[in-house]
Amino acid sequence: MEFIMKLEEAIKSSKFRNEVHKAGLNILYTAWWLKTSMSKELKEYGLTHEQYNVLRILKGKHPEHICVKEIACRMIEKSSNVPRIIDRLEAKKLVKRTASDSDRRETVIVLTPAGINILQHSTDRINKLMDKIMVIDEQKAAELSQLLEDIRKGET
Amino acid sequence: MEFIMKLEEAIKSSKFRNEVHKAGLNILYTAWWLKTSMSKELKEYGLTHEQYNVLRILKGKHPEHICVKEIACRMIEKSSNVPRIIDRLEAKKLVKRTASDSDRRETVIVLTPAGINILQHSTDRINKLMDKIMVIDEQKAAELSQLLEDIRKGET
DNA sequence: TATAAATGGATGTACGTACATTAAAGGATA
DNA sequence: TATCCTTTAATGTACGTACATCCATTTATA
Repeated sequence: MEFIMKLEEAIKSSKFRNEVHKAGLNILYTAWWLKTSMSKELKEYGLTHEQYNVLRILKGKHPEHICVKEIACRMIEKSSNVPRIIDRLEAKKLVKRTASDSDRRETVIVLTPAGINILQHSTDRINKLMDKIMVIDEQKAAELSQLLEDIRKGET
Repeated sequence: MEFIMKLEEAIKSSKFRNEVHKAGLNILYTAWWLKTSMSKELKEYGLTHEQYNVLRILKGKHPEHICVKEIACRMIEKSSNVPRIIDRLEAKKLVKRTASDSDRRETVIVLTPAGINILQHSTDRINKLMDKIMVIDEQKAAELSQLLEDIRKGET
């Protein structure tokens, strides 16, 4: 599939209520584009974008064990069903589930060596991909982050 | 749920490879925030974000009939399974499916009066919501759109 | 015209989201 | 200690995504 640059071409529409409305659609479209590009790369490793996200979170604390709740609150998509994602990672033996000693309600997760290995390789690829497809200089990227943080300031 | 403003707080992480990487995560998080906010509003009308998107596309051509393919290429998320979304809209009698006369492979869709009605009311609400939560001036919104279109210029 | 190739849509499967419910364990209080 | 309330995961359901496959029809080509 080929990705079209201008929003108007991408969604075949050029009527927007105002620039804010257009920016909203642009955010949604760009997120889809980014997620799709990354997912295609991850497919070679048999990982989904969400599974990769969980592995990265585990890596951040490794070799500490970390509970499901803590993973959930670090996810980009807050309504992710983390136990389900872990089911699949566990089936592939990339993580290990254990009941917590300190609080037996908690399930505690840790990366396996296979998990560390696949994460290393896939992260290399994802980093290369991002460098290739997200062409913007550091200065502009920082401006972009600032504008996105501005736009989220409305009450919800 | 409460939405946290800064990305670092939202995903409890402050280590990014560079500003471009951070901007990428910011795009993904902002898109999730926006989609979630809109979905909550649409829930009152029994609509999902995607069903709403299809209704809007139909409205753009109303009272013309429009085929599934043409809806698909106007969707923000290009891999949307449009026939399935239409199944649900049809079950709620918000759209009508007919075999096309000119090309009998095509299925042609049109809004029902009920569909027009629900779309009118829900669009009012969505517009008010966007005005409330996306707080940024027109100038900055245009800059944001420009940066997003810049960032998508990488080959894919 | 007969046959092959391409197109449009429906359908199946694995996975994820959004949200409600359940079950087990912990904490608080009478 | 017995009872209630909260917390943490797991699980169920409806819906959507990503992708493959199937079927009917149209178009291209021999």
